[in-house]
Amino acid sequence: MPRRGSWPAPKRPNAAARALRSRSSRLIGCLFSDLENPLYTRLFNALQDKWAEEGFVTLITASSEKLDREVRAIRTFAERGLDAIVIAPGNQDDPELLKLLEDFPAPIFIVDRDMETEADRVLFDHAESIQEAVQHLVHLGHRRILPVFSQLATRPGLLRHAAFDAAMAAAGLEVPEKVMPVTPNSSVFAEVKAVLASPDRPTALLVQGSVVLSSVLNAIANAGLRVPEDVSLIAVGDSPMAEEHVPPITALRLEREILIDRVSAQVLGRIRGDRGPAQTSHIRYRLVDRGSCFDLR
Amino acid sequence: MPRRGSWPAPKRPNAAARALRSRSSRLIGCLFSDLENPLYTRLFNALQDKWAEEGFVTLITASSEKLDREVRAIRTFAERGLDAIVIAPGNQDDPELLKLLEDFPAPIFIVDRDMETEADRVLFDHAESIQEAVQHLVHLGHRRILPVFSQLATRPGLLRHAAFDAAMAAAGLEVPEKVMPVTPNSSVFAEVKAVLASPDRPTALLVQGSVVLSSVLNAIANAGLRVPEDVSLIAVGDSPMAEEHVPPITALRLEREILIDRVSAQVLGRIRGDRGPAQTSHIRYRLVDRGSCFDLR
DNA sequence: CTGAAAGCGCTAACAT
DNA sequence: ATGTTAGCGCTTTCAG
Repeated sequence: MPRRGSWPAPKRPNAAARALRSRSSRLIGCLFSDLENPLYTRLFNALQDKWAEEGFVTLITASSEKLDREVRAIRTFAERGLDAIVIAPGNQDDPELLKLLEDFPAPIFIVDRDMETEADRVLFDHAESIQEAVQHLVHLGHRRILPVFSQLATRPGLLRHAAFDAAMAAAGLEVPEKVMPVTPNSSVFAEVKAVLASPDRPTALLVQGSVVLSSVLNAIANAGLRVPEDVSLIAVGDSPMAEEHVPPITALRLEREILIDRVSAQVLGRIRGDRGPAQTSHIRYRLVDRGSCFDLR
Repeated sequence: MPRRGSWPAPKRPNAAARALRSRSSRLIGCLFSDLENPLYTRLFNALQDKWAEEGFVTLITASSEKLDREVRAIRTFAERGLDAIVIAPGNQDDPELLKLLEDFPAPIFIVDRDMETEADRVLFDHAESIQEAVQHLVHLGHRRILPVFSQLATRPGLLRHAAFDAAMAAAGLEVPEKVMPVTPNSSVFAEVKAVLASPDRPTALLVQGSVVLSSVLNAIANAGLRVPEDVSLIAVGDSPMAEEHVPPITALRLEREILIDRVSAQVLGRIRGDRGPAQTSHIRYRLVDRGSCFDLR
């Protein structure tokens, strides 16, 4: 009997039986290094919404960069028969992890990591965007620019440091000898405050991460300096923090909507049976000028 | 053939078949109003870890307080045959949601919401902790204290406002006529800055939420005032922001470890077959004095 | 095209 | 104790 009328379908098919017979759990997993990163949180929320419309439940595990958590998560995903996974792990080179992915029995989608495995992926244009940010500052007359980037050995940090050095060299400028030690336990506040106290202090900072940004803003205020008159600032990765600060902070903002659409569509396609070769695509950052960079000319 | 040796057990039982036969999905769901709240994020991470050891996979859905998302999430949880759910929804009185919970086919654990339904729950002692915070300030000589609390109609906001009014009355002090409009879209920065410009400005603020705290700190600095000399501050709910700020911010910190242990143990107990009546327990906040309250005496 | 039957891979109940 | 069998509720397949 086909159901008529539009009463809320009382039919609740049993998910386990369905999964067993159809060999599809209708589960999609995400493994992200960090749930505090607003980009990942937003990506997860958006994917969960989109995939819910298609009848999928989306899981998430945050590894806090810990290898063992990442390994366990992938194992669990495999054992549970997930239909696909989206990963941005904190360890992009670990052989055990790579082996697990090699053997993974469902499509894998990699978000902004350089990993030696056959899988679809999106890569963010860190090199181009950092270059643009440096050029922006150089054009405004800045010569002492300090990068405050993650030191993690994954794609974003590696590429940003390399791109920064290249852009500075191209502009004939010196890369500051001291690199900010941005790790989970370091006191960015103290480091930045110390740097700002020196006579040849940087006139501009490139700051990655909203938590770090908040420490940096705090350090600047604490040193009695002002944004942008005394210190110019570009946030690497946009956030509510950068947007809502007074004054608002110029930021490199990832084209998040494009990322979301691409990940959700491509993963669904793979689940539905796309068998083509692994796809790699790129997502850009846009420099959103909010006036936090001072014109020194 | 019993497996010998200690090769990593290649036996990967099929989760769907197991779930079908045993009538247990080994899935536990969380429904929280908000993933930006560090308390929920930590709770989720901790629960996921603990329950993973017992073979359960923990799902999370963040509703952003939206009723329709909460309804959909509960429906999904029911359809997927989750073994238990932990909820802290943004809507604690909605009849549709309550009906869904009434009919929910697995144990429910409620985190700090007043909901008319038979379920285990933990409640946080907002009343006592706000009273303690107000008394702390009053003892230091403060008379004009401004609360910056959430306006949401759920337990934490409701109780805090009531407790604040009661504590001020008990101290013979006036409750400020203007209440800070703390909603997702309000500009806490502008509101707080305006209040701080008035001649009879508050000498102390009680601030709930790490995002709001960051706006408030920004507003204070922007107004040319200092913590704690010009404005005293107590963070309602601890966070890395409060802890790591310079100066560090005195905070009401929830006894998180107790919360985590209690939720994880109680839920596991229910899944394992505990049939006793619904349990209600309470979790305290501790006032962590970090020196952000000035002694006016 | 519509309807009946087989069977996915486990675990729980039952028989030895 | 240990081994065997039935069947969880779907979807897919095969027959009519």
